[in-house]
Amino acid sequence: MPFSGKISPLTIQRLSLYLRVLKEYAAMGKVAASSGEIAEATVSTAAQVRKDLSYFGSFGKKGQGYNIDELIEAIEGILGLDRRWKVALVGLGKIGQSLIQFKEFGQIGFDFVAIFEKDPEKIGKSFNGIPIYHIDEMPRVCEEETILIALVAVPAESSEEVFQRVLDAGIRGILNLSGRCCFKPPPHAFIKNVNVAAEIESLSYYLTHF
Amino acid sequence: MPFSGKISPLTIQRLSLYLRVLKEYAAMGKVAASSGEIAEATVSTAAQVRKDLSYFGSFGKKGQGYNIDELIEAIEGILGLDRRWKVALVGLGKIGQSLIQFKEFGQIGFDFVAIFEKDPEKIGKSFNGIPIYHIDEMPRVCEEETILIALVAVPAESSEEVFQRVLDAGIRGILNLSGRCCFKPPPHAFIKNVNVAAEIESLSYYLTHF
DNA sequence: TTATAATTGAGATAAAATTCACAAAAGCAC
DNA sequence: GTGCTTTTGTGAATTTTATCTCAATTATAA
Ligand SMILES: NC(=O)c1ccc[n+]([C@@H]2O[C@H](COP(=O)([O-])OP(=O)(O)OC[C@H]3O[C@@H](n4cnc5c(N)ncnc54)[C@H](O)[C@@H]3O)[C@@H](O)[C@H]2O)c1
Ligand SMILES: NC(=O)c1ccc[n+]([C@@H]2O[C@H](COP(=O)([O-])OP(=O)(O)OC[C@H]3O[C@@H](n4cnc5c(N)ncnc54)[C@H](O)[C@@H]3O)[C@@H](O)[C@H]2O)c1
Repeated sequence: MPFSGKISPLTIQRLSLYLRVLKEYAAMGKVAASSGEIAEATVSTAAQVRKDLSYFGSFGKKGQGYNIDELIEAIEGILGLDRRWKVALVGLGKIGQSLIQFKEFGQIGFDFVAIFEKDPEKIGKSFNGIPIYHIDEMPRVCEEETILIALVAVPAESSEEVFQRVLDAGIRGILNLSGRCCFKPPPHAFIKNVNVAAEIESLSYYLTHF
Repeated sequence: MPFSGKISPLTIQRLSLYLRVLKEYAAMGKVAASSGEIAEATVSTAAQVRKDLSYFGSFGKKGQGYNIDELIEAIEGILGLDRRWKVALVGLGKIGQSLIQFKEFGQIGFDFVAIFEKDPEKIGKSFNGIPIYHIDEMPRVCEEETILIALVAVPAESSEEVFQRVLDAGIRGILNLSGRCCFKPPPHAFIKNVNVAAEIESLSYYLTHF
């Protein structure tokens, strides 16, 4: 990958959005798009789109904009989406079940290959064709399957312990849906928190004051 | 509310986190906490915590930190959580069902009072005691019930149309789980996007490059 | 071939967010 | 009461992020 230096996480998030609209454009048969169009579609600005892309290279043609297929390929390369990733789910509760059935993960290159639980009722069975293991088996299974990413959807009370076990199993990327957003990963690992409760509290703030 | 001027959305998000740890502290019987403790627990810094709070007033005592009960009350006031909010769900699919059953919304002051669907199989019944209406009834029901916040969990294809209908029904705060993050609300309305697909793509980036 | 229009890429500038640094409390011990 | 320790609140400095501007490039049409 021909780039160096620290890139803002905000840039990375926006690249995901750009990629989404570019794929829609491609599906519509569109061949080129300008930074202005991409910005319009992602509630951003043309300058922001160009700046974000410029950290990684020059992908456009002056006067013409960006070739959509080329830019999709470039962004997929940047984001590491030019491959498939094996993913584990930890905690097959209500939210875990809906995540497993969520089609888009597969479409963007992420495959669930293992579910980890502590409930003896669930262990040994499978859900949507994916085997359910005891959480104690995580180190073995993750190594055998080379799983590097886990979605954690256990109750907040268990999450601290589960994060530690997940890291001990060799997982380096955690998508945390447990509601507990206060875990600091070691330097070689990464965590992304998704917290609908906090989001709805923000809405409350804006409705109260504006 | 004794404050004015524009507050960063990042500050608002962090206030939610501070509130969470403060409530935990309160449940543990703790009486006071310093900015350093709160920072430690929320993966922030002491200066950041103090700065965030200082936009809204002085809630601490020099040398002593913050009284936990007082600070909880202050933050709840700031975020508009010193009341209950009625909330609608639009789209009772897999993710919608798990959101309805998600206990924490009730604990922090948000009550689901209506579900809107377009599937005739579901309409007229109820889920978890909450009535399911046809989406055409949204304007009437939202007015009668004074619902101002909606969680949108319909498929991405329908989301554009649904956003418009939700706004037309008088909703002013949208928590969008549809995966389509490109909707620009009118000035009097607010949207918060939650997108697990984009989050997992960020993880891919970090695992690829670090 | 030459003007015309569109749009990129990037340096300069501006704005926003975070961190620093320290005087001003506030409690505590003696 | 005096001195010591802790920790806030905040202006200033710094760092980060976003926006602005415009020369350079490309296609197109006259
Ligand atoms: N349901 C939602 O819509 C929703 C939304 C946002 C966040 N969340 C959060 O997601 C988490 C799970 O929510 P849910 O509604 O799916 O709860 P749930 O109780 O339905 O499911 C939790 C699952 O985790 C398993 N589990 C518990 N401890 C475990 C451990 N140590 N190791 C492995 N598995 C373990 C349980 O056996 C259970 O199957 C909660 O923290 C909740 O705050 C849920
Ligand atoms: N399942 C997940 O874990 C998950 C995670 C993240 C995001 N999402 C997103 O959430 C959305 C819903 O996902 P899901 O898995 O629940 O899908 P789903 O198909 O199970 O449910 C969608 C529901 O929305 C209803 N619906 C469709 N159009 C409607 C309309 N115009 N008005 C009212 N209701 C309508 C359908 O009848 C259905 O009940 C998708 O866009 C998906 O990308 C899902």
